[in-house]
Amino acid sequence: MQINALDTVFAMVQLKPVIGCGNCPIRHNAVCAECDADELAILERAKSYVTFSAGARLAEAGEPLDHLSSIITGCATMSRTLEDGRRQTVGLLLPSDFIGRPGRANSAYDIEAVSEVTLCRFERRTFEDLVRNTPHIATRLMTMALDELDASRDWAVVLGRMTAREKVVSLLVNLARRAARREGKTAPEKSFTLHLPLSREGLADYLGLTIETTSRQFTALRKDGLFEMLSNRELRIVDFDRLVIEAGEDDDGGVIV
Amino acid sequence: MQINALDTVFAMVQLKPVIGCGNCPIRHNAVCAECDADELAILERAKSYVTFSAGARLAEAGEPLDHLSSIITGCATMSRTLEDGRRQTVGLLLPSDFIGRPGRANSAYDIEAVSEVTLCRFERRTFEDLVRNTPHIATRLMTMALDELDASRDWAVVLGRMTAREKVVSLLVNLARRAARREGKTAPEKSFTLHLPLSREGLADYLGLTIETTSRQFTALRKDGLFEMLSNRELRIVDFDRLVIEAGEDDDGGVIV
DNA sequence: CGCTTTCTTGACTGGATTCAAATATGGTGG
DNA sequence: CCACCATATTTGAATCCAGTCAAGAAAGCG
Repeated sequence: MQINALDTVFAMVQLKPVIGCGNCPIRHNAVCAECDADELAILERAKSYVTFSAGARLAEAGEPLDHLSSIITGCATMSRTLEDGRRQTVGLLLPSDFIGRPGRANSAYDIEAVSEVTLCRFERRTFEDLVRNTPHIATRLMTMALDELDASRDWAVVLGRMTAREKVVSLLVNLARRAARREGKTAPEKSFTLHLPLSREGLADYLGLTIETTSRQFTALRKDGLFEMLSNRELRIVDFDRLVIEAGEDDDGGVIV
Repeated sequence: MQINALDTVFAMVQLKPVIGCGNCPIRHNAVCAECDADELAILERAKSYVTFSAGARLAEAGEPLDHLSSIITGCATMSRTLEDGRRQTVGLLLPSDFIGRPGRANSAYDIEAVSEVTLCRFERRTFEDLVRNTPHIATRLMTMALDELDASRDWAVVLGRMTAREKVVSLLVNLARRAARREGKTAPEKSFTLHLPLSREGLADYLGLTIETTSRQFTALRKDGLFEMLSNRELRIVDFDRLVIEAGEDDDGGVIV
């Protein structure tokens, strides 16, 4: 599977920009969030939409990446695979997340669509000009980069010091918080349904665990009453507070202070 | 030790700005790297110097951090400690590295001086104004944040997927590359002396390992002829290329593409 | 409905941790 | 300058958590 992914079809469907930035679902969270009407008009002219099917490679580590994009819908992973096949996912990309780095021509990681993904994208040069000439894009990009940096460091604590059980719970807590935020809530409810965007293998690659260990932890957590499994990808969290406690992080609730 | 660190004296020695920005050792690498003479003049008026002795806490996770700083000399760690004492270091701060985040009043991590540290610092408000009004600072800060983000994600691969041996070697390779860059070289020589800024405990906290495992790996690597130990903190690397191979990362040489 | 893929479970192994003790190091005062 | 002490580091032995290998169960898809 890991090997065969190389043969993945680079399925791609070009789309005309059918929605205006004003109606864009990620309007208030993406790199354009701080833009005013005039700035949006400029983006409107420069942007294009593209859709990749699940499994497609959006970028490959070390290879040129000549568009910078925001995810509008769908989910992708950012990962690196070592020569012997060990893979570590370093980011889960969801709507409003940004792909690529201004000022760098090559991708540092593999980026793969794990579901159908639609991007709002700009040619590298065009976007770099936008960053230079549009202060609201530059500041927003900076904020997003710093947020990602904090998230990445927080995840390092999970990878470096947590047990398999704590790792799984930490990921569930993170996914729940991101889902809640996408729905405009401050925090998840006490009880709710959580959709897992990744397979067990995808989760394992994110957690620095094997599939088997990840699966065993799911079973254990279910037996311990932390959630019910409606399906392999759908959990019913019983008591979110208990989950947070199990995560073991001396966490402030994920709220940015 | 971990507990007693709480009693650490917040030793601090105020210094007048004795060096001009033009002569500053981190002039071309720090957040001010892109500034022109006029901009430096503004920084010159706003900056102040402060020195902390080894062991001092420069910041505490969750607590206010009301200065933003650049490290001029010395070394500090950025870490988080879980309630039960497990600690993970998420960053090693060396000369020209930046401490703090514009737009956030509280530190996300503990920051501790591991040697005597001298900072060039600005009051939060002052610096935030500088970022807003000085494009060269904003762009440099962005570049630094993105570099740190890549470094943090690269480290996640090490924490999540590497063996104890590979972790130790990866850290040595990183330290060697940073040292070489500080000396203006592109890459380390084949053979050279490497100073370890951290104790075995400090290294272990960075690697997500115990002191014992870290120590055992040092012994094994020494026996395997990868380096000689001139002292506990001083290694003589025999063949850097071999070290890079042992690190196992499909690494491009750490050069930013 | 049958096939493939994904997920779960079991048994065993092994690398890193834990607990414990010995040794080395570095700083300090005599 | 050296002896001494506290601290840091190394080493040893036993344990345990997660990995590996293998097989069975469930889910998804044509």
